[in-house]
Amino acid sequence: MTSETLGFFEKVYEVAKQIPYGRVTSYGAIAKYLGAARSARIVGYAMNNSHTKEVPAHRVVNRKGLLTGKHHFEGTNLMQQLLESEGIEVIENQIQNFETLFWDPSKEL
DNA sequence: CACGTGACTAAGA
DNA sequence: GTCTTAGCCACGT
Repeated sequence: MTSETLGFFEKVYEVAKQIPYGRVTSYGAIAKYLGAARSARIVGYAMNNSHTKEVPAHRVVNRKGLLTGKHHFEGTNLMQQLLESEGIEVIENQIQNFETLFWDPSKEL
């Protein structure tokens, strides 16, 4: 792929799009897969523009399985609703059974 | 070119 | 166990 012409953001989007249905991952996991484990913040930063792409940003949460970015979605509970519609149990902005639903691109991809 | 920003993470108190 | 601090780095201005 012409990934070298793509910025870091584009790479993040490519990975995020590959997140399986009903699964979730963390910013750090994506960053690690991209070879920039210390750029977890940049991944989150990229998701800030994810609204311009067809990226399932609701499947990307922080390392604790907390929906830290829900405020960036429309409304107040859209992110949680999207996750629940995929069979993911979310309580108080926190994903239940996070370890089980966790999808590590470095291992699965 | 330099500064500020942030949807993170790990470590310390 | 919860809160605070510091390090981190790509991107926009």
